[in-house]
Order: sequence, then structure tokens, then C-alpha cells
Amino acid sequence: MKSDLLAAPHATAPPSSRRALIASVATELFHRKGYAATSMRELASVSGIEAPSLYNHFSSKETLLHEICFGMADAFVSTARRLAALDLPVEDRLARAIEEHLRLLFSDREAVGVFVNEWRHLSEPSLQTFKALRSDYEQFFAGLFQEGMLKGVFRQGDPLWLGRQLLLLMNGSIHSTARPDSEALANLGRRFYGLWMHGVASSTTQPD
Amino acid sequence: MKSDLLAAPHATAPPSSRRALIASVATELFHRKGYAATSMRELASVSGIEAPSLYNHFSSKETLLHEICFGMADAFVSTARRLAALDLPVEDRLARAIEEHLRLLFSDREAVGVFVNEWRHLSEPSLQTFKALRSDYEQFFAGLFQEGMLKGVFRQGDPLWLGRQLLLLMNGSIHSTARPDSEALANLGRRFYGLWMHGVASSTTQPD
DNA sequence: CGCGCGAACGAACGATCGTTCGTATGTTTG
DNA sequence: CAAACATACGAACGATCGTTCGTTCGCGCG
Repeated sequence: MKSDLLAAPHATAPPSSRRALIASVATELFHRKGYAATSMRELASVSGIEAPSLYNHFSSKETLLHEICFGMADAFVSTARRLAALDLPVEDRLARAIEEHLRLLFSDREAVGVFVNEWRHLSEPSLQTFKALRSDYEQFFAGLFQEGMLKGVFRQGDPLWLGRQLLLLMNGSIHSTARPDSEALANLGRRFYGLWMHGVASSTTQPD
Repeated sequence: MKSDLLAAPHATAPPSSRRALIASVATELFHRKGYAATSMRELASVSGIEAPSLYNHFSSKETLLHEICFGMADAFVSTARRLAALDLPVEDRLARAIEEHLRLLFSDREAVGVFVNEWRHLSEPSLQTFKALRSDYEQFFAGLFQEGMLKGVFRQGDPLWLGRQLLLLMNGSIHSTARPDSEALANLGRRFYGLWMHGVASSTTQPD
């Protein structure tokens, strides 16, 4: 196995090796048309290559999917591990988690799209492993809410539900067309944080 | 063979005609495996029929998808039209919209799953029409937020963004395993409304 | 120079795809 | 009873699927 170029957060930069080019094209096609609706021949054609040559770089179609999905999953989980170790008030850690999640999300939107929508086409045992990683990441967010509730910073509720909903919300942002620069990204993060913390009601109205 | 006798006392909603049974099975398969990954032969097999016989009821595979997607789209849009005509304070109309959206969502989760995830496999011109219906529905929610902002009930923000995010959030609920009864559904609606209105922060903390 | 090897290709494999055709079998209608 | 119709099926169509095979080409290295 060569270097894991998928982990590097460059979306548009031209990959050096042929292998990385194929992975990048596959990511785009899997995202736009779906895994099942993308054929190896089309992938080859867009890559400027013949279909059999693909198998000099990837042993199967599913290997491509595997690499994309687990590349993103590892990135998310390792980010979560890093954030969990931070010594900050829980609401600040939440803000950081939102910010980092969005940063990762926009570092390669197409890969995230595949990660979010196409993972179900993985076969066992990869599927099990993937779900476990996904659950880890959800648990990290759930843990933030749980801790915040214990400390009285957050209203009571189901922490796992809240974690999943927040992730759902952020992941939906990849559908917005504009590619945000780092400033716009920070703004988006504050927007999510504000919405999640205080909702849409004007501050004059009171909670029930 | 008269296998109709077996089809009578079936699982959730016993479809009267063969046509409805096929549509129901197609919905389940398209939802669980995806449109592209579902073959007509498998659909036939699960329906207890041979593949060519399907074409006595539906003229093509895409016709099935079309019927599922537009069936849900029409239901959502007509509900929105009904709600828009209601003479209620805007925040109450939002609560009702959330409630009705959830009700529709859980009335047929599999169809909603197809509606949300598989519409992109429609071909033109249906695809255009579908997107237009979808946009109508988003605009309805955006309109609620816009009106709420003008009246000072809601904090300032991008109404279309808020509308899309709220829909995204609710649509994600179909992944939860439990089938809620009408009381649990009402609770879920209040949960969404509360979260959306006031966020997760405990009421002692203040917005920035 | 010659040897090995990764990378590319044309051909083609067996499987499966969506769909059509001809036909058989009731059931309804005149 | 006969004509008409809806529904089912087996066979099979052409297309395309993921993948394998045998081969060739070009390059680095002894």
C-alpha cells in the first residue's frame, strides 16, 4: 500500500500519481452518480485510461469505495480524539468540534458525500468496522452533550439524539454550492453554534 | 396458481391489487438497497412474480421510482399549501408544519427514504419537475422564517438556509429504529420545535 | 546488452441488466 | 359459445456489468 493521499485535505490540486488520480475521479463519480450507478468503464474513461488498467492500481471496485469511506472515517475519528483531550469548557469544546467538523467536511466535499451516502454498499466485514467508527464519532458528540448537561450548561435531553442531529445538520451543508474560504467557514461554524445553542427565537421570547 | 390467497393477510398495509403490492415491495427495496442496486428480477422475486409480469403493471423501472417520488412530493406540497392558509401566529404555524411534516414522514418511512435519497435517478424532464416541487416546499419553510423575522419573533438570519436545515434535520429522523405512535410523534414534534426555537443552552446562559 | 517488472491494452469471460416477444390461461363481455 | 381482455410466464434479446487473461511496451538496473 502506498501513501494515503486521501487523508491529505486537498480537493482540487492535481494528484501526482496515477493511483491518486483514479481515486479522485472515483470520488467525484461515486458522489455525483452513486456507487452502484458508476461503472468501472466510465471511471476508466474519465480517468483517461482503459478499464482493465484500473486493476493495476485497485484490486476491485469496492476497494475504491473502501478507501474513500475509511479515509474520511479515520480523519473524523482522529480529529474527535484530539478534541476530546482538550482542556476547555464543554461549550467551547463543542464550538471547536463544530468548527473542526466543518473544516474537514469542506476539505473534500465529494469524499464526504461518498462517506455519508455510499457506505452502505460496503460488504462485510468492512461494513461492521465502518459502522463502529461512525458510532465512535457519534458517541464523541453525545459525550459533549452529556457532560454539558451534568454541568448545567445544556438543557436536559437525549445526548445521543442531539449528537446525531447536529451531525446530520452539518453534513447537509455540503449541498450548498459555494466553496467557503476559511473566514466564511468560521462564520458558518459560529452560525451553527449559535443556532444550536440558542435556536431561532428572538431573545425577548422565553422558553416554555 | 392462485397465490392471491397468500397475499391477502399481509404485513403492514395489505394492498388490494397486485399493482399496489409491487409498488410497496419496490419502495422497500429502493429504500434498503438503493434504486440502482435493485434489479427488476429481485423485485419480481420478492413480489412472488416473474420479472416480465411486472411490465403488465408498470411500463418501466423508472416509472416505479417516479410514482414513489412524486407521490411523496405531492403529499408534502399539498400539506404545505394547506398549512400556509392557516390563520395562526407564525410560530404556531411553524410548530404545526413540523408536526405535519413528521406525521407524513412516519406515515411511510420507506417511501420518504426513496423520496429523499433516490430522486436523483429520475431522468429529464421528471427530474426538473421534481426539483421544482422540492423547491416549493423549501420555500414554504423559508417563508415561515422570513415572516417570523419581520414580526420580530425570530432572530435574524438566512430564511432559506434555516428552512433547508430544519428539513434536513427532520428527514434524518427516519433512521431511528422505533416506530412512534401518535403520542410519541407529538413528543418528537415538540422536541424539534423546542430545539429549533431555543437551542440546547440552559435558559440561564445568555446569547452572545 | 538483457533481464525483470510495473503499467497499459485488446479481447473476451460469465453474469446480470432492463426489457420484449409469443403464448397460455383464466375472466369478462357480448 | 365466441370474442376480447387482463394477467401470467418461459425464452431470449442486445447491452452492459465487474473482472481476468495474455500480451506488449518502456524503463531501471545488473
